[in-house]
Amino acid sequence: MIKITLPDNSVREYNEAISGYEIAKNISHGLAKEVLSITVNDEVWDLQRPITYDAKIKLHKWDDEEGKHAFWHSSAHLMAEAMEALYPGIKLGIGPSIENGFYYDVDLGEERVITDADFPKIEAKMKELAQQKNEYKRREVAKQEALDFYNKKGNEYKVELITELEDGTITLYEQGNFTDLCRGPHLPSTEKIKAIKILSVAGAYWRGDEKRKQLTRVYGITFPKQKMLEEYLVLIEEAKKRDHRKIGKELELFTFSQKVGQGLPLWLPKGAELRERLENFLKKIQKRYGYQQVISPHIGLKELWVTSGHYEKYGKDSFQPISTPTEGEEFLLKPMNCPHHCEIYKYKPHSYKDLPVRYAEFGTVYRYEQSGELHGLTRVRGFTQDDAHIFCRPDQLKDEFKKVMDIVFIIFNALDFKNFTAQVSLRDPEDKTKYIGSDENWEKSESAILEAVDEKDLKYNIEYGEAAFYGPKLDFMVKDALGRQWQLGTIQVDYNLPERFELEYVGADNKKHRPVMIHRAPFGSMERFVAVLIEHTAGKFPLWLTPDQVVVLPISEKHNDYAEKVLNFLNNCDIRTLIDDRNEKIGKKIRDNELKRIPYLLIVGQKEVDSETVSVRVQGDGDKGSMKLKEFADLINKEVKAQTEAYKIN
RNA sequence: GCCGAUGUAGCUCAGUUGGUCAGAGCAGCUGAUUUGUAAUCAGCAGGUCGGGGGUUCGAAUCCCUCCAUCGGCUCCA
Repeated sequence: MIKITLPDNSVREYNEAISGYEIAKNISHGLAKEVLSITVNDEVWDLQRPITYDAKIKLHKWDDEEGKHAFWHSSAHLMAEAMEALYPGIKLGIGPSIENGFYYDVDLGEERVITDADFPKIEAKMKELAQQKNEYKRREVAKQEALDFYNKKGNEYKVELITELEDGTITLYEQGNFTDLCRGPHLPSTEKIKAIKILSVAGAYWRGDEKRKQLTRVYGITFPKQKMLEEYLVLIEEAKKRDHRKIGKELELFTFSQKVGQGLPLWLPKGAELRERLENFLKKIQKRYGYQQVISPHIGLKELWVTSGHYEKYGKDSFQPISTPTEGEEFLLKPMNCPHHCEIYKYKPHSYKDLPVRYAEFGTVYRYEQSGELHGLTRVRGFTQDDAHIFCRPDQLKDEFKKVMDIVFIIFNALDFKNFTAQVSLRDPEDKTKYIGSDENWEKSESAILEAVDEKDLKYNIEYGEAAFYGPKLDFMVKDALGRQWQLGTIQVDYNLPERFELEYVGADNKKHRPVMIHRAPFGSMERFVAVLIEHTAGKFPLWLTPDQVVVLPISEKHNDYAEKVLNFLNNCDIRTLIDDRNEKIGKKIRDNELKRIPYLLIVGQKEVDSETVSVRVQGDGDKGSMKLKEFADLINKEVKAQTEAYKIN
């Protein structure tokens, strides 16, 4: 008798071994049609694998990660089969499922390349193979058998993988004429794979090691329905339209210059205005939370970074020191603001009563990122952190953490990031030697973070081994309007710098104690945040933030004087207003300004002149009729107030 | 940094068996028009075809090299 416990704790009993697929069929035919994989006692299995003992199970459909994983992993095998058929003699590396789809790394051998032009061929072959409805068959094999199989094939990659596996745990999967070393799980058959798209091709090092051979990585995605593929492709198109590099150019927010250097953004007037508004917004919040603004220079003596330990760790891969005409003097461009802030902390002795001390600075830093790594505003070589360092007593850590989280929440709410989660990065429990600071301190701070996120009711996941060497951290991820995930703000505990800079405060016991330091940047960096904001809003920023709020469009030159009056009136009401008095037809002016994503367009002609009104048009939403000028100004101010008041932005 | 692709006017892009191939649209300027809710018409101007070197009678086009951008990999204090 085998007892199968379902997620709702109901129990089904079977007389003999039974597969996940049979269980699903038992429950309902509809379910059996949709189910893709099964979790058996915390292990994900193939549906057709017999369960021979009592188990807790969960059946996975497309909507579950586990279901998609099996689907895409099976698709990777299908693609490998197709590629083996099309390119005889290729050697397969690894081929996992990823967040959106799957890839396979292959060694094509000398003088063979795959380009975009080959994609249709691969897709067609995959479709042909999928339609054969081949079963994915799992087979447990002895290590020697697996080694023999791949040695005979001359595939050194698989041989290397197998060598590292333990005998008795090795499985092969077969479908059609294709065999692959694989842990599974897989779909019952290729039949379910209906819609196929090869997405891209790129190079990737074998096992991610840049000293080893570079393989060809082919990316693809598949779906159980053609319609789902089409929707996915639409989403990709939409993402392309929202690319911050494209919108940044269209809206004249920022640019790059080859002459200035790669990865060094130039903020244009509109972008600078937007950024400044964001900075002022955060400054105001920080003031409420007891932060003090400080300012520090862009360079510092090399010695500063030797003290902090960063020179040893990153010196070789950073911008190299700046030498002065006097021999022996070396300065570094600052890659971070912390050491400067530590020195600010040290300008006078601190009492335990003074803590926490919170120094904030929009500090511009320079990091030598590898050239291939640069990307728009999200990865640059010069950027401005919305940085602050909190120096506090160990017993204040949790409270300070919660306060920083409040600031992060205010920002996310004000900018309409409704969907966010956090990642708590803790020590690797297996190896505690690579971290600096006492066990006791680590335990205290890790539990402080965990208590803080619990008390703030934040959705989070824990990553062990992801902590920095100097302390645990909390990172915030937001989902944008297209469901893409971005990492923004960060809060990090640091035991290293207070030690290295010998920071102190005098306790109630009149003895010297070491403060704890918190690094935090709710935006992350101004560059990255603006990039994410652009992609989130598609360039349609909230009214309070957008560089230009209103544009006045006179019907003809005869109405320019009145338009000028409207312009001045609104600007006097602190409404950021432009005028478009070009000699163009009104339709043209509307089109151009709609494309500039200015939220309100005011059309003024003879009617409006006579009645002292404006005709209001909302960006993307058409004509709203006319109203008195004063009435319009009140409307705008009310809307801005509604957006800002909840967070006391202004 | 590595693999692959790309680089033509401010923007988007045509233009390769090497020979009126230096083009178009938008933006800009000038003029006409004086306009009522997403593109008025005409004219003008604008590029050492990413930089440098080479092959050739002749190079945007072929080769080498450097730079930058894009897609990945690796990396991200």
